[in-house]
Amino acid sequence: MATIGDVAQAAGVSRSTASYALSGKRAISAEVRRRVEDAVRELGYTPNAGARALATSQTMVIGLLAQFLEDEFAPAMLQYMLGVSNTARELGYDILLVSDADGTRALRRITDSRMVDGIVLLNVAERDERLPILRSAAQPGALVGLPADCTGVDVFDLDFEEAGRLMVDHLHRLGHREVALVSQPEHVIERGGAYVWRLQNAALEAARARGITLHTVSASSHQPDVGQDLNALLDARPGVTGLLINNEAAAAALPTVLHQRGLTAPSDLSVVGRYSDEFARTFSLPYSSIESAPDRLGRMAVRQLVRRIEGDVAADEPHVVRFVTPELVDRGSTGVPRPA
Amino acid sequence: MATIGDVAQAAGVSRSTASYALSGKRAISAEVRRRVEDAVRELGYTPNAGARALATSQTMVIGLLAQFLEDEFAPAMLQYMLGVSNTARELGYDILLVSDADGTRALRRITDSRMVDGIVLLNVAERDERLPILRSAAQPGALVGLPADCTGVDVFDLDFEEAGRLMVDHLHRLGHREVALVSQPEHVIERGGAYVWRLQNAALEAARARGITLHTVSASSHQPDVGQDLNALLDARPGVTGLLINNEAAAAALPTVLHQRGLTAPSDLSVVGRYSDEFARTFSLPYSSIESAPDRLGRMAVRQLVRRIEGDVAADEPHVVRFVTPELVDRGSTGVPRPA
DNA sequence: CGGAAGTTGCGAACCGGTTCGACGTTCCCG
DNA sequence: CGGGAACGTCGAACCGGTTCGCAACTTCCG
Repeated sequence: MATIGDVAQAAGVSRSTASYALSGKRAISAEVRRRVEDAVRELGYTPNAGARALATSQTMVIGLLAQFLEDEFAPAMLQYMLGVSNTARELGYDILLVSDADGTRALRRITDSRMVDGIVLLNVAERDERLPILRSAAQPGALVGLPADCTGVDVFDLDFEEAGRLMVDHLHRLGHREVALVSQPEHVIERGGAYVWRLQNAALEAARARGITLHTVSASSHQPDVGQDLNALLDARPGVTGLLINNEAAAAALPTVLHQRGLTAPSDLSVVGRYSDEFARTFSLPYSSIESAPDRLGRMAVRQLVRRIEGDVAADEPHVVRFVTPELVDRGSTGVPRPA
Repeated sequence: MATIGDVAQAAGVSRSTASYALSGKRAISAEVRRRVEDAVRELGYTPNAGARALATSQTMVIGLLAQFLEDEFAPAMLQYMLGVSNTARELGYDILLVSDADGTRALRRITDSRMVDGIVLLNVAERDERLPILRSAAQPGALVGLPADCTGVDVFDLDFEEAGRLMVDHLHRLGHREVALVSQPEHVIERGGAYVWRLQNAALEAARARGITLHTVSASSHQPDVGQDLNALLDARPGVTGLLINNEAAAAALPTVLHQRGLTAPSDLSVVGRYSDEFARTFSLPYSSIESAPDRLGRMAVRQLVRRIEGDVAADEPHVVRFVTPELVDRGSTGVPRPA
C-alpha cells in the first residue's frame, strides 16, 4: 500500500508538502499540487485511517450502541439504526456498531480506546447504566430516548405524552367512551422504558379529562403469548370499542387475533397504533398510527452529535432535549363506535 | 488520557518494558509486572486503538456490508447482522457497519484506508459488483450468499436447492397435486438474487419428478401490492391446495389475505414458508417453514474470516463454499389437501 | 537599491503504541 | 574459576500521517 512518503517521492516533494497539497491547509503552487495529485492517482494512495487518527485525534467514526434485549422488538430498532447510519455517512462518518449485551463495558471500551469521535445511544432507559460512563467519556454523546437525568448529553425523543393524548382525543372525538391501551411487557417497563409510562399516564389523564374509561394492560412482545394477551383483553372488556396499541409485537399480532374473533376494523373496533410508517408497510399493518419517526430521530441525534464533535457548538452551549411532535397517520382503521 | 508512557513512568520502567509486561511477549519479572499492572489500574490506562493499529497493522475491526435495497425486506437482514456482530465480539472484534447504497465505493474506502481487518458481505448477488474490489483488497472476505464466481473468498449460504426440494416433497407426501410457489419480486431476481432461482428451479424439478403441478409467481415485497399479488394468485389458481412462500413480505401478509378470503391453514390450504424461526416468532407467522438460519450463517462467516485474519489457515488453503442444510420446522400449517 | 512582506517548500517533531537488538546480571556447568 | 546461556530491561527505530517553525526566494515599496 502506498504511503504519503511514496506520493511525495513520486511527486518530487517532501512529505509535508504532499500533505499540505492534499489537505489545502497551506498555500501550495498549482504546479506542485498537480504533481502530487497525479502521484496519488497513479499510486492509488489512500491515507491510513489509523495513522491519521493518531495524528489528528479524530477517527471519523461514530459509535452506535444498540441493545437487542429479550422482550424487545428488534425490527423496530433497525429503523433507528438506519437513520443514524445514513445520516452519519452523509456527514462523512462511519458507524461502529456495538450490539453487546453488556453495553456499559462495551461503551467504556470504545470510548477509552479512542475508536470513536462520538456516541449515539439507542434504547435509552430511564436510569440507563451507560449514561454515567458516557458523561465521563471524552467524546460527546447523543441519545434517542429520554432518561431521568439529561445532563451532559443531547437528547431526542418522540413526545410520548402528546402521543398518548392524541390517541385518546382521536377516539373520543369519534364518540368512543370505553377504550383499552395495550402497552409493552412488564419487563420493558421495569428495565426503565419510561416512554411506556409517559404515554400511558398522559393517556389516562386525557381520558379522565374527557370522561371516558381507559383500561390499561401490558402485553407480551412474543408469540404466541401476545395473541393470548390480546384475546384475554377482548374477553375481559366486551364493552371496549377502541384499541390503542403501544407495543409493536401486539400491533403485528392484532390482524390475526381480530380475524380469529371475526372482528374487523373499524366497523367492530377502532384501532390506533404507535409505530413508524415504514413499520406499517413492512408488516402490512392496516391501522392508523402515531408516527414514531425513527429515521428522523436518528438523523437529529447524529446531526447534533457531529456539530459537537466538530466544535461548531461552543463547549459550554447547553445540551438540548428535543421532542418530535407526534402525528397521526390515518389509515382508516377508526370510526364511530359500534352500537352497544 | 493516560498513555503507556505515563504507565511506564508511574511504574518506574521504560515504555518497552511496560508494553512487554502487558502483552507478555517477553519474560518480565513478577515484581515489575505487578508495578505495571498497578499503574495501569491507577491511571485507568487503555491503549489507543489508532496507535496500536498503526504499530501492528491490526485494527480488530471487521467491516460488515449490508445493503438495504428497495424491494428487499429489511427485518430479515437484521438477523444476519446480529449473527455476525455477536460472533465477532465473542472473538474480540468490533463491527464497522456499512449500509451505504453505493457498496462498491464504501468497500474500497474501508479496505484501502485499512480501517478493517476483514470483510463480511451480506446480500450477495450473483454477479456482485463488490466482489472484484474485495478480491483485490488486502483483507480477507467472507460472504453470506452464493455468487457466480467464488474465487478468493469464503462463501456460506443456505442450500436453496435442497430447500426447494424439501418444500415440494413435504406437500407431495401429504397428497397435494397442485401447488404454487411465491417468489421474491422481479427486481430482486434481476439484481442477481440467484437464491430465488436456485430454490425455484429445484422445486420445479422435484415437482416434475413427482408428477405434481407447480405454479410459480413473483410477488411484491411491499404493501399493499403483495396482498393483491397473493389474491390474484388464489383467484387464478382455484385448484391449488398448497402454498410455498419464498418471500418474507408475502409470508407476513398471508395471514390477512387468508383471513379476508375466509381460508384457514391447514384445513383449506397448506402453507410452507422459508424464513427463520426468529422471524416467525417476531411476525406471528403460524406456518411451517424451512429454517433459513441467518444467525448460524453469520456465525460461520465470521468464524472463518477470523481464522484467515489471524493466519490460522495457510494463505494457500483453498477457500470454502459451505452450504447449510435446510430443515423444516413444523408449525402445523400443512395437512392433507381438502377434497376438490 | 535596501528592507519589509508575502509565498512556497522543507525538516523535524509528534501522536501512542510495538518490536528489535543490545547490554548487564545471574546462574549453571565443566 | 571462567565461559556460555538464560533472563530482564532499556534505548531506538518504526508504523504513517499532521503540523510547527524556519529558510529561501519573490515581490513590492519607499
